[in-house]
Amino acid sequence: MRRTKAEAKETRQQILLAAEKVFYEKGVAHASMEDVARAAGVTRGAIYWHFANRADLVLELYNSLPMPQEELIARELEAENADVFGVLERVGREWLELLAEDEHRQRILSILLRCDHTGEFAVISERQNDIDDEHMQALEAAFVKAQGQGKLGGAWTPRSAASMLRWVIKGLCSEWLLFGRRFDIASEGKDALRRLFATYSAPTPST
Amino acid sequence: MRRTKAEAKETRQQILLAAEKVFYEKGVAHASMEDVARAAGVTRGAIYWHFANRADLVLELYNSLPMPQEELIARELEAENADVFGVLERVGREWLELLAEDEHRQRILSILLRCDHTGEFAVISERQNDIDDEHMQALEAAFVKAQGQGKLGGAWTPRSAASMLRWVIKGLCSEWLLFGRRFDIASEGKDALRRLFATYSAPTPST
DNA sequence: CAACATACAAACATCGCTGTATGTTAATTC
DNA sequence: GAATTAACATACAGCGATGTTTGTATGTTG
Repeated sequence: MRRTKAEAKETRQQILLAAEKVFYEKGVAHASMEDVARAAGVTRGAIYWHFANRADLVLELYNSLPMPQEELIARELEAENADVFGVLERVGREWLELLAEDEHRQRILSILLRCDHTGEFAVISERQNDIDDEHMQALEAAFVKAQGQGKLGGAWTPRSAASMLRWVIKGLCSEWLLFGRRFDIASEGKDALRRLFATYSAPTPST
Repeated sequence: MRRTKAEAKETRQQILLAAEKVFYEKGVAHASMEDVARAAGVTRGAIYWHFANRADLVLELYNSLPMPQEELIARELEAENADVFGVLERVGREWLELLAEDEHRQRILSILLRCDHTGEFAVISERQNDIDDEHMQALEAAFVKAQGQGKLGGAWTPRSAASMLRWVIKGLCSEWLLFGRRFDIASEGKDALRRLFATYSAPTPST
C-alpha cells in the first residue's frame, strides 16, 4: 500500500481539508480523530503519520493559510513621503476582501475563534499573539511616521491609533465569522475603515 | 450529614469560587470536576447536587456576575434633550472601571474568552450573544436619538457608531484580559472612549 | 415525633478516545 | 533487484473522566 510521495502529499491535504470541515462543524473539542479520518477517507494511522496529535493538526491548519505579504507593505511605507493612511486603509480593505473570498480562511479562523485556548492549544494562541504583536509594532511605527508628517490629528497617539484600528478589524471579523456572516464584510468594512481613517486625520479639537 | 439550607448555599458558593479558581488556572476543558471538588473541599457528589454538569456550572458562574443596571441607563436616555454621548461615554467608562476593580469578573470573563464555544457550551455563547444583541439595539437607538439632535457628525450612521463603540470596548477588554492585564484599563479606556466620542461629534468632512 | 425531603459522600459502571506498537505493501535507493 | 524505508492500516492497551446510583445522616414539616 506504499504510496508515492506525491500521493502522500495529496493524502495530507485531504486530511487537512477533512479536519477543516469536521472541526468547523463539530468543534475541535468534540470531534474525534476518527471523525476526521472517516471524512478524509483514511484511518487514524494516516493522520498520526502526518501529524503528531490534534493540536499539531490544528496548528498546521492555521499554517496552511497564506499570510499577506507584510514585507511588501513595509517597503511601501519606507518612502519618506509615503501616504501612510492610504496604504494602511488599502491593506485593511484587502485583508477583509481576502477573508470574504476565501472560505477556507473563514472556516479555519472560525475554528480558532471558537476553540479552547488552554492546555495543548495554548501554543496556537501564542502563535497568533506573536503575529499580532508584530502587526501592532508595524502599525505603531507606521502611525509614528504619519505623526512625523503632521498627519495624525485629534488626540491620537500612534499607539492609540494602532490599537483602535486593530480592534475595529478584529471586531469586524469576529462578529462576521461568529455570527453567521450575516452582512457584507467587504463593503461594511470598507465604510468602517473609511470613517476610522477620516478621524485619524481630523484636526486636534480645541476642547 | 445533612446541612441546613444556609450551609447548603454556602457550599454552593464555595463550589462556584473553586470553579472560578480552577477553571481560570487550568482552563475549562482541562480541569476535571474532581479538581473543582477538591478545591472546594467537597466531593463531586456535592457539585452534581448543585449543578447539572460542567456546562451548567460555567453558566452559573457567568450568571453570578451582577450586570449593570441597563434600565437605569435607558431611563437616563429617555429625556428629550438627553446628552446621549455624555451618558454613553460615562457608562462605558463605568463598565471598564467595574471590570478593573472586580477580580471575579476578570477571571470569569477570562474563562469564557478562552473556553470552547461549541457543543454543550454553545448555550453560554448564545446567552452572551443575546445580551450583546440587546446592547447593540439599545446603543443604536441611542445614536438614533443623537442623530435626531443633530449631534452625530462625520459619515456615521447610528449602526456604524454603535458597532465601533462595541468593538473598541470589546477589544480593550479582550486584550487586557487575555494578555496579562499589562496596562491600566480604566485610564487607557477612558482616553480611548474620549477620542472615540470626539470623532462622533466631528463635523461631516467635505471630502 | 414520625415521615419525608435534603444535602451531600462514596461506589459503580462504562466508555470513548488517545497514543502507540505492530503489520503490510509498495516506492525508492543503491 | 535486493535492501531499505515510506506510507499507511490494523490491533492494542489503558486511562481518566463522566454521569448515575446508592447510602446515610440530618434538617424540616405537619
